[in-house]
Amino acid sequence: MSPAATTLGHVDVVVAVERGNVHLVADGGAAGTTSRFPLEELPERVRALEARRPRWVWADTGSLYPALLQASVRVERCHDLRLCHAVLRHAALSAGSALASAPPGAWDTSLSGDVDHQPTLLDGLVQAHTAEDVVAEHARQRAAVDGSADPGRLRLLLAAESAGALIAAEMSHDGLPWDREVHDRLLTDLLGPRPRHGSRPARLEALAGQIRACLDAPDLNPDSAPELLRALRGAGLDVRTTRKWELAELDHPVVPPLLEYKQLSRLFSANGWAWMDAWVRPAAGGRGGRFRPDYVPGGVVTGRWATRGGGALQLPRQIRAAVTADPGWKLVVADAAQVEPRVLAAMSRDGHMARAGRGADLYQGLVDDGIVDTRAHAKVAMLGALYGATTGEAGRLMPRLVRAYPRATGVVEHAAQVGEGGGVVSTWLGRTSPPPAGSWHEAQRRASEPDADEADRRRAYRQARDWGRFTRNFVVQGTAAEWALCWMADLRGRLREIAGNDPAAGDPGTSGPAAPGAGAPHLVFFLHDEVIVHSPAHLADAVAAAVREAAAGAGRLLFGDFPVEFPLDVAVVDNYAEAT
DNA sequence: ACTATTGGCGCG
DNA sequence: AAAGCGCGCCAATAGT
Repeated sequence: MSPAATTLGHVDVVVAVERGNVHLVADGGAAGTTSRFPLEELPERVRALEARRPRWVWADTGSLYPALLQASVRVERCHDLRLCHAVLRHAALSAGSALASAPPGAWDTSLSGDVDHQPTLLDGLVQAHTAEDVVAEHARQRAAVDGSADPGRLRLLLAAESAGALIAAEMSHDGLPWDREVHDRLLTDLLGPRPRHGSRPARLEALAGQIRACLDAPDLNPDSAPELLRALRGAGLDVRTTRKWELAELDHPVVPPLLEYKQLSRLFSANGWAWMDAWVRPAAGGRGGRFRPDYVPGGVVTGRWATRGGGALQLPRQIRAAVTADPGWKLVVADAAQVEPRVLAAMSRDGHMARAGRGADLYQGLVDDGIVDTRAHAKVAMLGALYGATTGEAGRLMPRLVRAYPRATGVVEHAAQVGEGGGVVSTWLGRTSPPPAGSWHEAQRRASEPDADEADRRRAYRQARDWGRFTRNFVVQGTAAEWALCWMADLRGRLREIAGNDPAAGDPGTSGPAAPGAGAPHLVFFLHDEVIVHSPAHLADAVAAAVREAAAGAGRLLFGDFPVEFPLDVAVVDNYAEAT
């Protein structure tokens, strides 16, 4: 490896694209140097400088990094100004900053990504930011963090957010290994052969026929909720909706074919052949398919990722067998158990609840501690506490949870109260919830007027409670998202090390694995509390160990030596379906 | 003919 | 069971 003398240490290199030229400003421009060159040279320049391990500061990872990846250039670290601006703009910790009080500007517009075009260097031009803009925004962000109430937390949050942006772009680039033949076989087994364009598969057509016969409705389109509801009621069934759990209650011959129709019709329309054609492409090397969704880091208010196109966060279990490792490769599938209750225990410093989570199963821990009698009750009660359930089983079990874990339940209870009052709450690292809309305040104001009627008061009360449940969940879901980002970022670093130490993985050099397909393990999927790494078979065990170490590392990074554990289910498999 | 909303359901 | 959080996507329907 390179000796310290040849690294830039913690130097920032600012990248700005202006009218077809790239401006590089090292170290914020103060003592640093500026260089300017044509856009086409960017990949080679980055590759050369990356050997010195700088932190790349740029406007938007999603519009710049894909072009670097196309040129087989990867970077270790970055600072994504657009994502970080969004965090700092709303964070309570940086509320006093110039950044937070400035009027909305170009850094506040969320870029609408183009779903299906190959990234080019021209994408960098989409950002209407001059080099001066970029340098100035970087300075504003540094000032906001340095002057904040807790610079350490914000720095960690921004670093995690930025690392996530790199990972998202890399995962889209590398793709999730997808076997079209397996997918087609699954579909054909369940639905019959692929139908001609526009018609129903044989199995769905047969079920539709049965449904029509059972309901004596020869022209019924079972895809139409209003028609179906009318037909059901016409057959003497007292149903309010056509939802499957309501239908499942009925004792009528139409129920089995109807439920099967709904499930298969969903599979056909959401993840059928059309989906495969739209979203599964051949791998770069030519062998095997790749599913390339568009991940949107920070796309959810709580800090979770969203996706755009392909429905990557909703891959049904039915077709997960199509996620298949390449020959000679394995999938390392890791699932973190009960992350939300665990982060709640840690952020509230609730030692009792953390102790209940000492084993692999926190819910069983609640049973063993005598809080509730069954694991099912433990899960219902815990989710009820995180989501704000008031009725039913969860509501009945709540007092026991409150008695056993006053600190943990106190944190979510407090978050709910703040939300009901129209306030904002923050995650462990400082991401702050959005304030309620103007219409929310209007409803509250209306209800407090002397001439407000019962409907006004009920509406205001309901909206207040709704917002309280949102803020209650925000602190937990958002902190869990932070843990997951740190987990992935830590894992990414470990994977780069594993690749660097493996002769068979080629020479990744200091700029990391240029083409992971060539032999380096790489992240291919992320789903809130679950990751998949595609790894050469001989490295899979090392990867599995790295995934566990990364989980523990993320726990320490966020919560120091507070004794909270983040156990994982890890499986080394040939296809995703084998993992669960 | 177009876009926006709704009902429903997949995932965590 | 479907109450209680966060999403994206589809077909059908309502609105223009």
